[in-house]
Amino acid sequence: MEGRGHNIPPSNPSYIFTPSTLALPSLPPSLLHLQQHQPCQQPQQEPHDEMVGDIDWVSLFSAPNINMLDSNQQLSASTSSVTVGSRGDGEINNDGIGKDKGKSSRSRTKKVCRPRFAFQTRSADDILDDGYRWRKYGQKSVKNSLHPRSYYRCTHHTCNVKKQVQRLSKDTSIIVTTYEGIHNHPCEKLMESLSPLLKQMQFLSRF
DNA sequence: CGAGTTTGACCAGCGC
DNA sequence: GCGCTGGTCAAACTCG
Repeated sequence: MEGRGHNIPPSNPSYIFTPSTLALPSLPPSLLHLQQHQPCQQPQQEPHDEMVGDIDWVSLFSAPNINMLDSNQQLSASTSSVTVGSRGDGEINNDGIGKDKGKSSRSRTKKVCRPRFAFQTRSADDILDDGYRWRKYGQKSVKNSLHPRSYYRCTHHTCNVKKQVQRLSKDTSIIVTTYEGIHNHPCEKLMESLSPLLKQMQFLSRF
């Protein structure tokens, strides 16, 4: 059972954010794959096994120019330096992601093609610390997998980003995290860490 | 008390 | 049409 508030395990690596790029300097050591999912367009492919280079994490999970670009443009703009695949997320079957399923009486979004990113991380913790706050809204055991899949939503009130977290049954040390959508707000953890610096800069700028 | 998690139920898509 | 499956809901529960 995870505690209240941040569902981010304390043992996750702490990331260093650079104010100039709002990007993480490098991959977490445990990151194995980074893949982009475009289920509406792409046929199924095998996952890439190569390591990816430096990743602009914040740009990946947020919109760098949210007012100027649509989601696809943000996607292409934000994934230029990463391995781009499609649907190759190990054992997770993503056929259902983004579908308009559920009770018809409830307000659910129409089926839209939202950018998706799948990460395979080697970690004892199920949650990848990406700096955002997530609320778990479901957990389900999936076919051909020993481990249940967990469903998370971004807790920001205007943000509709979701993610799925599942541990591979082949290799239980590998966590597959699938992000759906792009954050329309700054990274909370980033802002938390930057706010003292900004305050100091504002203070110094008076002189 | 508020925010987050758990969990069973519900619903729709898909394959047969 | 039916059953399986995955995604979501929401009440109950937990925790600080």
